Parts: sequence; structure tokens; C-alpha cells
Amino acid sequence: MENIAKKARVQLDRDAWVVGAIEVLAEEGIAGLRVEVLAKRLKVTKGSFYWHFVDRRDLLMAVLAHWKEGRIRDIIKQTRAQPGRELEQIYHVIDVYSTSRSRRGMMIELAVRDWARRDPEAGAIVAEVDDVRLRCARDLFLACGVPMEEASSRCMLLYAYVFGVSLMIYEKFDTDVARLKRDIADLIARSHPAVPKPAAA
Amino acid sequence: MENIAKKARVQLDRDAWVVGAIEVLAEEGIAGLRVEVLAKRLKVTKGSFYWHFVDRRDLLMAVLAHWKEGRIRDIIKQTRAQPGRELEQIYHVIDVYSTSRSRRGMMIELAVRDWARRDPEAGAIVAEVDDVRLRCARDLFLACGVPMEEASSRCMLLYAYVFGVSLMIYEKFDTDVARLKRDIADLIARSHPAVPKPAAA
DNA sequence: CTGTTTCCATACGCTACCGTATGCTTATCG
DNA sequence: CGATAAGCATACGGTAGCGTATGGAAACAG
Repeated sequence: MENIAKKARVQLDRDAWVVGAIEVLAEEGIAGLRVEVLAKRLKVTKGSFYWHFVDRRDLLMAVLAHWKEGRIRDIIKQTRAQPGRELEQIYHVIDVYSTSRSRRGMMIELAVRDWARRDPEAGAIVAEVDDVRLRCARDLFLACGVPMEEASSRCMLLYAYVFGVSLMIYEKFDTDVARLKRDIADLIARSHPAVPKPAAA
Repeated sequence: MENIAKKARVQLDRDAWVVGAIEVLAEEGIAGLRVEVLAKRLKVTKGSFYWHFVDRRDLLMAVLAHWKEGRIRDIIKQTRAQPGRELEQIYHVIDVYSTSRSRRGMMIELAVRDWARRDPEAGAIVAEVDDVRLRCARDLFLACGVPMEEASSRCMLLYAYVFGVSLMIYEKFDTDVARLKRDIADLIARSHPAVPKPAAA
């Protein structure tokens, strides 16, 4: 009974603020993430904010921690492949990041990375996430029989591509974007003679 | 005589403001590009600014125009190859963008692209620059004998990579970054049986 | 030398934020 | 039923930045 009643509580906790903050971060960037703006969006005043956080920096650090945990969880999940289907999983990873399907996630990603370019603490978090990402992706290539150094190169190319392509504006360049992305995925993942390319990516 | 004397003039013109603005843009991003901050850096007050520009937006548009012109000039220059040395030129382009040699230029590039994610006018400029870039790079691949569609894929991968890799933080991942970048350049530019890989990139 | 134009400084009002102080409501507990 | 604490609102002082108004210096023309 109390459990049900507790769902009716409208009060905000730290996490609700962080979730809202990531929303704003995605839309406006780190510079647009202001406590009064966020408070207005959550339909409270900043009196509430300064109850849960000591200052704006406190919120930003909480956002970083939240983002990092979510990313690492997602990386583990996306790079876990059934034995023998690792190449398929590589194509899946490329697809997940490079299509507009997870546009929102990419906006957050880019906002955090832009943030990290000027803030050392954000930079440290991104460095950790990148390290996990690269190692997990490299393991996939290694499982495909790709030698160590080539696996490093290919997984680095993979992530650089997915982040980079989301920065570009290329509508005018090629009409068949689907084919383009398919071919690029092949360039990144292909040429493993021991393992044939899967029919379904 | 007047020509020499004119060099002594310390007064600022529009272009001096734009150049300074790009400096700030590279360091602080578009959100940190404020007229009073810029004025302080140029050792004048904003009274000067509002004589040369109607408002902040006016400066931003001038910055975009200046950046676009400079980029397109550079693209033309970087992708002009002597006949038969096009592949060599492709490696050169990758090298120029992906090494820390032009770190400053990349900071500007990333700042403009971040700006373009939220400002339609900046987006239009980036779209134009991307179009020129992609076409020029594609021409290089075409000159190497690469078929049209593959040339499109490879040049897109090229630029996505160089932009994306500058967003990543990978010190911990691989110790031999030089080898990594060389191998990635090969993945992007390689496999043109008709044209052997050049000894010197 | 005097008037005009160019270029910049100074001063002002205004808004958006940050962080603090304090008051008000509601729930919870004894 | 009071008392206490949690959660939020309100009000305040302070800074940074935008754009305007106006004054002043220096160059230049006549």
C-alpha cells in the first residue's frame, strides 16, 4: 500500500534533476545547462535545486557520473556476442551508432565530448568511456580472428567514424545514404577471410 | 611612403575583429564568444565593436563567412595533386587533419561544427564546406581508379574519421599511436590494386 | 584654423544567471 | 496534538553580458 502511494509523490530527487539535466544538455549543450533553466523545465524553482545540490558544478559532476555508468552498461551490452557471431555484432554496433535511430543518444554524446574538450573532469570521464569502448570493440575483432594491431586500428576507425559522421552535413553529396553507410561499414569491418560476411547485419 | 606609414595604424577593422573572434571561438567555443570578452582581448571597449558591427550576430555571420572562405581555399589547395600522385595526396590529406600538427585548425573546426548543430545558418555553411570537401576528396579517389560509389564511401569515411578521432581520448588504449594512425590511413585509402601504395606519404 | 568624419571610451538600462537567506507547507514521529 | 525535518518558494545581492546613447580624440578636408 505504501509502495503504491509512494508513486504518487511528485517531489524530485537528485536523479530526476540529473535526468532533466541530460535532456537540456542534449538540446542546448553544456553552456546552455543552467540551473534556473532546468528548474523551469522541471516546474520548480531553484530553491529546490540548491536543496539537492550544493552548486551547479555538483550537478555537472552527477551528470558525468550518470552518463558514464549508462554508457559503460550499454557498451557491455552492445558488444556481447554469441560465439561465432562476433562479426555480426560489429555490424550491429556500427549500425546502432551511425543511423538516426539513436539520434538523441548521439546528441548527448557530442555534447559531452564538446564539454570534455575544455573541462578536465569531463575529459577524464570520456577517456574512461573511450577506453572501455575501444577494448570491447577490439575484443570483437579479435574474436573474429583479426590480429591484435589490426583489431586496434579497426575499432578505433569504427568509433572515430560513428562520432565523426554525426558531425557532418552531407545531404547534398550522395543520394543513396543507405548504400553509402553500408559500404562504409564494410570498409571498417570487412576483409576477414576466415569469417564470411553475414547476410543479415 | 603612405603605404609604410599606414602600417603604423593601430585601429581595428572588421577583419581584425573576425580574426580575434575565431581565436576565442577555438578556445572557448561559440558560447564563450562574447563581445565584451573579445573587446578586452583586443584591448578596446565594446564601443569599438558596435561601430564595426550592428550586433553580436553580425560578427558571428562574418566569422562563418571568413571560415568558409578559408576552408574552401585550403581544400582546393590540399586536394590538388600532380597527375599520378593522387593516392599520395590522399595520404597527405589524412595526415594533415589527423595529426596534432594542425591542432588549432581542428579546434576551430570542432567549434564550428558544434555551433552548426544548433544554428541553422552555421549548419548551412558547414553543409557547403562538407560538400566541397567530399567532392574534392572523391575526385582524388576517382583519379586513383576507384569506382564512383567506392570513392564516395572512402572519402566520407576519411572525413568522418579525421573529425571523429579528434573527439576521442585514447591515450590509455594504444601506446604506438603513430602505427595506429598509419594503419588506419591504410584502411581508408588502401586496396587500389591498380595503384601501388607510395613509399612516402 | 575650423568643421566633418572616423573610431573608440564611458556610462547607462536591461536581462539572465549564480548562490544565499529565509519563510512556508507537508509529512512524519513521539 | 505539537515538534521536527524534508522539500520547495520567495526574495535578495551580485556578476556578466547585450545593446544604446553620448562624448571625445584624431585625422582629414577645405
